[in-house]
Amino acid sequence: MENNSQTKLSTGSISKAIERGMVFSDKCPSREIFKHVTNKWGLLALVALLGGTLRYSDLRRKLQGVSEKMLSQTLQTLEQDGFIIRTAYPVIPPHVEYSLSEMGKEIAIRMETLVDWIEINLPNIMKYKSKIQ
Amino acid sequence: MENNSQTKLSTGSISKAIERGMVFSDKCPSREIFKHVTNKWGLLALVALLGGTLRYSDLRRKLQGVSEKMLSQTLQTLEQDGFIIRTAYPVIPPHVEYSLSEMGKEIAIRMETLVDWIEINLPNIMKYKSKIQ
DNA sequence: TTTGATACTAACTTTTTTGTATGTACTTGT
DNA sequence: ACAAGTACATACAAAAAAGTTAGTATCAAA
Repeated sequence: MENNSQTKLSTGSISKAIERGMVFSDKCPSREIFKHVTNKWGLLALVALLGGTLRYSDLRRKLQGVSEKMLSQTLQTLEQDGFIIRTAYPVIPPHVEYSLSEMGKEIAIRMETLVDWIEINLPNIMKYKSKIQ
Repeated sequence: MENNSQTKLSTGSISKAIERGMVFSDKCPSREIFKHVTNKWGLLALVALLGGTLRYSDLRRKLQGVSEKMLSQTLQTLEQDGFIIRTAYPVIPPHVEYSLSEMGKEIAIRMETLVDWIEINLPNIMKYKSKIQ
């Protein structure tokens, strides 16, 4: 009764050794990581940090509409995943900087690719949607 | 009181004409599209269909754990976005096929890139997470 | 002395997403 | 007669995500 049948898709873009399909199974931890980087604030934080180090308050201003709670939460999960590096300077008032790790950069540029594609194609998508109502 | 200040990130990967930042503003419709393709079942449907046309019942089997409601819903939103093409044959019992449109293929391969990266790097990510607890 | 800036946390509520259970329509097989 | 397979829809419930509000600590400036 296990659900780990892995149909081979053979799209050729992943090494044969992995044979994707883990992602098709429910409890695969990659889904969690995927969620962390694709959710609204996670995505924006990663893309924002592609432009370089920012401190907490910078991110608050940049990610318009983010609450302090959501920003903290987002940064913490991405830090725990190893995508974001947090550097706290022990001064008063507090000074905390956030930047992308190497892994963070790698995933962020892939996210950016997706976002760019959507932004560029948005007019076509919207046009299509309006046509079919 | 409008929130459309667009800080230029100059990551160089999007055409200057667009100057990203729309995605940073809350009501940007690209966020909706993004959600449709990055949510659990949307992602899996797109990647599954990269392997070729599938009918409803095939997708049900492939996307293990998906309910009929969630599958219908997912396929409908992706169809409305213009990523998936639905072809119904007027026979009994019903026969409906789903495939990717050209736009669907373009976005699906980008999604696949992301998923592949995560799957390949998952061991490192997990190792990192276990180290920092 | 009150306010403001910094970077948060904690409790709680609202909203959104996801899932479950059931129903529909039509035909073939038993 | 009745279950099975097909591709859905609809009402409802559960779970998860997101947002709100208030509070913490410390110092400096007004």
